[in-house]
Amino acid sequence: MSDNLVIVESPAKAKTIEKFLGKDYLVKSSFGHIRDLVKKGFGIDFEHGYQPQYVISEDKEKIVADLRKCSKTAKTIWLASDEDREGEAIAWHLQEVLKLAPEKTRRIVFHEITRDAILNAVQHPRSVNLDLVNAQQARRVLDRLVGFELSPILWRKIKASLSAGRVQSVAVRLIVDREREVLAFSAESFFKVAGTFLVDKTPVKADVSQKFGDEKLALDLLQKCASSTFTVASIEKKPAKRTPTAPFTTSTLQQEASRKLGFSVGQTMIVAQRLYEAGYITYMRTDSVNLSEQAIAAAKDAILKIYGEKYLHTRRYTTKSKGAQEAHEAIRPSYMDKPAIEAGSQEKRLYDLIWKRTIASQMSEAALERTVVTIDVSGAAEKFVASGEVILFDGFLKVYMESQDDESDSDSAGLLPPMREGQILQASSIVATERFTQRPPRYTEATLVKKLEELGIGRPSTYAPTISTVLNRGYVLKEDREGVVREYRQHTLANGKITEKILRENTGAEKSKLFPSDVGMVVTDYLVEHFPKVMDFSFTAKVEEEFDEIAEGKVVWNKMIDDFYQLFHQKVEDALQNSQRATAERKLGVDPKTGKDVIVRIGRFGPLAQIGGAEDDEKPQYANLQKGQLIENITLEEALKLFELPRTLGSYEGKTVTVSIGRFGPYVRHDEKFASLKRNVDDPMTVTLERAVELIEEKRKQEREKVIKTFAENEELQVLNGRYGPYLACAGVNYKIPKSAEPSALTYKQCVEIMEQQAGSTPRKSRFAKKAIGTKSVITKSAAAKSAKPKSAAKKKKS
DNA sequence: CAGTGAGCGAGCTTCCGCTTGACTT
Repeated sequence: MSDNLVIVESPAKAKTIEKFLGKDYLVKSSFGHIRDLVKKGFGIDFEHGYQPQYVISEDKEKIVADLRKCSKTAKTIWLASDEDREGEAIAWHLQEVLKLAPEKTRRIVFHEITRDAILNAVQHPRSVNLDLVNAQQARRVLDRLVGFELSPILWRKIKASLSAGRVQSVAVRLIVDREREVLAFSAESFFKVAGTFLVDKTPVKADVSQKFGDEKLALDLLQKCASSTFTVASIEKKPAKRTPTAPFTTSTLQQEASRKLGFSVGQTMIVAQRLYEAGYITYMRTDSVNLSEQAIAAAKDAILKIYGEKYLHTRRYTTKSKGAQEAHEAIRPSYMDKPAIEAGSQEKRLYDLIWKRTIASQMSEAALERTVVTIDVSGAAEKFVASGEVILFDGFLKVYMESQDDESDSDSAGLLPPMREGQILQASSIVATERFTQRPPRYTEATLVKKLEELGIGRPSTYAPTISTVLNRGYVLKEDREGVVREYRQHTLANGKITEKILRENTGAEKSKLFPSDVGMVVTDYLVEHFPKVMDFSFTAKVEEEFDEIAEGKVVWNKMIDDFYQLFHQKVEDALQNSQRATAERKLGVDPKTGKDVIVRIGRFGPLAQIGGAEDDEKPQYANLQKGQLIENITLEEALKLFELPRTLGSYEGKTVTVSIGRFGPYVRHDEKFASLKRNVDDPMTVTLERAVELIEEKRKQEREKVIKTFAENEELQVLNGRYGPYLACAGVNYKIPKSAEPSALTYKQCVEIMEQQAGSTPRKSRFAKKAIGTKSVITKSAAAKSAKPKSAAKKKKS
């Protein structure tokens, strides 16, 4: 038995450290926190200074039992959890739960998993820092108080099972606020003038920098150009440099993986976790951009070997993000001399990104030369400007270039042909094009994470789960939207003549963007009205300052909590007693057919439009709002249209055929059966009986082909053809057919064997697949995992 | 799978941060 027991948070870390310490040390993992507040109720003793009531988490009982056993026989127990607030608390909980005697217990910390760092840590033990632990307890208690006081108000005032919290409610608010900015935005048009000039037959593009709010003024300039000469007035060359960005943190990794690989935030973390467990990368939940000495040295070796000395420039980066606790290194490859790994394709791609970013961070800056050529127009005051950029030395750009969120048209031109001052240029064409101001961009998962990090809200371990929470609650929807076609004008001066064209472009298309739901908006409005302090974007930053003071021993933790809670609880009582139920009801106008009011509101099952009130003698008519519609901005016309469905198309085989829109989109109904309309092909408003019959027959054919095989021995057992190919179904349970077997040739005996083999696997307990509440669509795990190609769809297409 | 929309009012829901696990139709 080992004399020493070392406890760390992560099992992968335990494995590595064990190698460094040798066999006198047994290294175990706590798998994160081992205790939490009791699940039911507040878990806080209000009578006794907000004393937290802890219980060992169900999934940690086995782990704790094992640690208890090991700690009994060990002479010294080393608590090596992370060096941050949460890590300190984990150490303290271990000490309490395992009843560790102070003389046997040592608290150690290290920021990098290297032999030196660990041996050094063992040389410098300390005891658990109770001030830091108290800061964590304050954080935990505050979050419980906010969450468990606010959520029940929402159940009573808006809808059951809703939730609110310090982090999630502000995340939703960001999306709601942004959507309102988008809705309030109206694009303004202006004109940009650009010319193509010939320099020894080489075309060079040059722009007039000002915008013309008035079309006439742009045309004016074109007319003047028609009779002008163009002279190179000045050529300015300026050296420029570009420096590499810092190594990855969780947040920047999520952003780049989203931009470059099209990964969702959750997907990035799953893939990174696999890389970490395989030993390819360092820990993936970190807010630090710091690299260890050893890592920098290894990067140096790799750069020298692959790119040569010219490309080497080692640096230290400092973390700027608010509230960073820097318990770990930046995310980097474990071995810098490994530019590629053998793994799945997602793992390979993410690793490639991490390797390049890390290596680039220790490479030379790139040297550029920017050339700006100004071209005078003899008959006008405006000037054309051509700019070019050449890379004199590529430096880190050889390896890696960070992407931008807004895919603004990159007008970074390359090399300009040689010109001299005073040179007269021929214009081959001068074009005035109508452009439009751009609305604020909607958030993607990754840009939301970026914003949250900027505000100091949430932690590396919670960014992905927070997004899952707001999606699963139905506050936020991740959707694609089709754009609309917009016309724009263009005047072209060529060969002395000005011609006009009207062009069309697609604008406003969105791909995997975050939209608020109606419920998300109502909840946000309600919380902002009654709890402005908690909903303030700086609330977390402010309480973090107080937590810091607790950690420094300047403030007593339960005093801070009491100061907050006294006021907060008063507002809670006030809201419960004095606020109205929030339904977001809005009157749109009057239905011309019945003369009754048309309203929209949130009903028991989500947002709806309603004609007539409950006080009428006739029952009101109801219709669900459709995907993409919001109570906030739906018009009377749009609402009235909703009542045109269901539509009766006629009859087929003596039974009525109707068309409507249901939970899963538009469908045709006939003889108690349903057939979906084809997306992007059929429109429920215009679909004909003939087409409907086609869809019904198609569905029937599918049904006929659904059953591949049945068995006399057991009528419940069937081989079926499903969405994912053939499978086995029996008594409501589905089984996978092994790839080796031919589905149509399966015998009864073989089927029974398959079922027996798979009987052991329990049905999956889904943490992510919770049903969405109050939304018009259901978010599934697979939808979130589907990789979207970045950029392509959102880009505007000119035609 | 494709509905519902009122009112009895039981018994339930809910937070944030640490960590992985066992699921695949």
